Amino acid sequence: MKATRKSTEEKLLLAARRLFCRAGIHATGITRILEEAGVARGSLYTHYGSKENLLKAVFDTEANMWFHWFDLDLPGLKCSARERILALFDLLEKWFEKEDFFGCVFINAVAEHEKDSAWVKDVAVTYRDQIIGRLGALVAESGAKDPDIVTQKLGLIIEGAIVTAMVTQNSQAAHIARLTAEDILRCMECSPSLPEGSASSATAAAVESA
Amino acid sequence: MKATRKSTEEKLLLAARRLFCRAGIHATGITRILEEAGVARGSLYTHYGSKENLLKAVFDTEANMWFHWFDLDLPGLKCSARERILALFDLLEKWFEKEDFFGCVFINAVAEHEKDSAWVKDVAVTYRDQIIGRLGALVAESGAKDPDIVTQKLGLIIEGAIVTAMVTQNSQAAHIARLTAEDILRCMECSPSLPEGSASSATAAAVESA
DNA sequence: TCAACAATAGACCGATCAGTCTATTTTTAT
DNA sequence: ATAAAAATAGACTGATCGGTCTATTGTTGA
Repeated sequence: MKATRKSTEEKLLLAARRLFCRAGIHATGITRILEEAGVARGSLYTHYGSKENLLKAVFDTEANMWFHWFDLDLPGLKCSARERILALFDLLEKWFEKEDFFGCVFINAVAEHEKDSAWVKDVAVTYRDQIIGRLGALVAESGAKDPDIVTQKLGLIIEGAIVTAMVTQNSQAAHIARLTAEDILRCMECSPSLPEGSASSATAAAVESA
Repeated sequence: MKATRKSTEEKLLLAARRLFCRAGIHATGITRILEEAGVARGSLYTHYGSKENLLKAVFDTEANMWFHWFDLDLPGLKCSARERILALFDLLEKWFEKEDFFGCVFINAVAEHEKDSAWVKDVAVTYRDQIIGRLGALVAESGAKDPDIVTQKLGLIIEGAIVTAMVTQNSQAAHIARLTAEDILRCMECSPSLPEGSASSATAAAVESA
């Protein structure tokens, strides 16, 4: 644990990350970031140049959190791939429990920016692909029969847990997600579709006519 | 199918809903809504009084979409509760496939507004509770052993599907969510925790020390 | 000690925002 | 046909925003 004084850059980054998630990016003015960081107005522009670049830097730190989980924390557990997948949800729970957790900055940023041809969405999707890729490697290592589907299922419940935790402000979402992950893993080697067979397409057709 | 001319109120509501989701609420100026709706500036304020009230009206329409699904579309299928639960994901898929789907206005609004003591979050949570309540009734009707947990699992993957579809712009998320729902329902009557038993707490303890 | 640099406070700018207002035209109901 | 109501275009306001600039104060290394 280094006792080095927090640099001006770090102070800005932490305040921005916190405020962007807690109050929204557009709703957060430069002045508020500077107040919370305890930094002068000019320093923001010497270090980052613009609010947009500061947001990019916040994206990087959030991505690094995920990469740290997948590349350092989980491999350090030295247990089976299946157990490491489940341990990911314990990491999520610890994240949700932080007093300054207010959702995922990628998801929140995409939500409040243009969905067509905006750099925000492109960066978010790029990082998402890298995270899902690491998750996929874990799933493949676990010996799943259909690793791609399992990975997509797990990715979906991770995003669901993040949003549920953000909206309900309850870290229990991680536990529910873990239970769901256990269901997915338990069904991993079973038949890929429902035993009832034709029921799936029957309801789909009925909905189509609604 | 009524051929009644769209009222000024409706035109504003539709344009606002579309733009709030596609470009974000803060990023969408009044002027842009008026242009897209083809409505004069003053009319917005005679009908809604403020941008905030317009957002509230958009919330109502989105909630009514969900209520229509649960109270009219799904009961109209006249099939088992289990099949109606799965049919919900087909409705989701149809929603995601719409050319003007850009996420859920509740989730997006919460993402870009203050998370502490803001009316936006309160309204979103209230509507969410009503929707989850209807989902819970469906789960209870299906005879689940632990209906509350199953409901939370299903609610989580619904939110996950919405966010995944928003970020990836791919309606396939609904299909993945349906497959996951099938896993949940299949495990519904099995043992509530992993057969491996102590593995769960073992990884949790290991993560705790990370 | 002193020069080079980093950080500070805060005035300032142009742009944009939500919202108001007026004067005019269109629609509606009788 | 006509009066009342609704919708229109667009100028306008005060506030806020991101970003720039200047003058001053600490800080650091030789």
